[in-house]
Amino acid sequence: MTKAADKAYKTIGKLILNGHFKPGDHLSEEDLSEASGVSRTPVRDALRRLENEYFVVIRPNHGAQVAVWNAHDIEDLFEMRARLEGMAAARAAERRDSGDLQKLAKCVEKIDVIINSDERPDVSQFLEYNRRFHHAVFDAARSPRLKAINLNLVAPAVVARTAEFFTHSDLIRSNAHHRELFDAIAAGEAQLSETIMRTHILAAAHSYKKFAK
Amino acid sequence: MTKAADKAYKTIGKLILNGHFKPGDHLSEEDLSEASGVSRTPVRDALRRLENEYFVVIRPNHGAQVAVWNAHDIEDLFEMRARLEGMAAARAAERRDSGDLQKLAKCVEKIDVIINSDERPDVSQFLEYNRRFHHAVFDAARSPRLKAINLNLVAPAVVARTAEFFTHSDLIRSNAHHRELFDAIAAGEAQLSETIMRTHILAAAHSYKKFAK
DNA sequence: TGAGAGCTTGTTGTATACAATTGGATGTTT
DNA sequence: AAACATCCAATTGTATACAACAAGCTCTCA
Repeated sequence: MTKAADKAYKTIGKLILNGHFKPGDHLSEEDLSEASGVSRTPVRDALRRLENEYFVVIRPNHGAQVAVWNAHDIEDLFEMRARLEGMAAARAAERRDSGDLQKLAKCVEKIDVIINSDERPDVSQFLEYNRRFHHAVFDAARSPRLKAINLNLVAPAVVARTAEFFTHSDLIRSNAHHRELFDAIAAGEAQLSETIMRTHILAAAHSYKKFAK
Repeated sequence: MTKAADKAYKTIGKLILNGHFKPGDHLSEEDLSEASGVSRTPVRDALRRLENEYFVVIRPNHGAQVAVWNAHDIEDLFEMRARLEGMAAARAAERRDSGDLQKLAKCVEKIDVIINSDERPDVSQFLEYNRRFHHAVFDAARSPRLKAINLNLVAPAVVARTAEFFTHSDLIRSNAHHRELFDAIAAGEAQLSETIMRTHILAAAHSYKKFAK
């Protein structure tokens, strides 16, 4: 995706994450065009992309609106992630090379530093390296399809915010999972890797459900 | 999706399924525009949609080309389907109502008739009711996200053609799975439903791999 | 007064013109 | 002859103008 379309994509994404647009809100192409400083054409492109990431819903001749998530949807989303990322972890254990392992190890260490350096860890920094860790698992799995489909599951607003609900002990546990996962993938243990990843995702779901009322 | 964009989508899809465009072929927007009788704008729309269904790959400033699938990709695709449709079957067992069961039963019976009526069953008819059966399972699962993502996994050319490789005994076995699945879903047996669906998908993968060299 | 047809307005969908980018062709230089 | 820079043609990306459509309002008629 190129300059203008990407600009529109980022602008709209921020406006949704910000809370400027709330679930169910109608997204006028012209408003978004003005807000992002590009014409309607790339805005439409961006909306199609956001639709695939389940940020927005598009109805023909009715335009786009911010996706509404109910408890059912959220539970299914985490379960889908658990299954697909579990599969990715298993594949990663079978296909990873030393470069993959290096990247994974680096993320784990970095997150450790972020968590321990301060009483109130920087959540956005945690999120960034958490994201890199999970991407690295997908890269190690060597499956473009799997990666593409899963990024679409991770992008949505509901997941992007998950870690905001994490307590300090949640963060520690999360990275403990990462470390376990690294060991299992390094050892080539596909089944174990899958199970740990599944635990990791469902634990996140649990934290989310507990605090997001 | 509306008139023109839909027209472009169908035209391009046919040209790919036909074999007129082969994997790796470049898809010129202007050519497609001429072929489908609409302007480039809805063609671009259609290409974005086809990208999400893994029919084509789009590189910024380089346009679209028909997706190339290697053995790895295909294996991963079937495994992803096995996992997600397995999940759908489990959910369906928990959430289905009598209307869902009616639809499922009707598909099973219809396929039986199609298979047994002739020595050489009409594959396209089989495909149609097979499609309806799987859709009915997703409907019964009551998860729009799950349904949307899986339709994208089923649409690609590689899967759309799977049943063409089925022998007569494959068809019989396939519908035997459908019947087992119906019984399990009707009985509310989530685990069993999931396992049967998994078997069903992986058996199809096996037939595909055996004949698609 | 209420139901419904038809207009009116605002929004999305499509076509077309123009800008930007790419990759190859060409020509120059060492 | 090989390497490199520059230009050119073709293709995609973006902007804008116009067409089609949907929802709400008004006005008419029963």
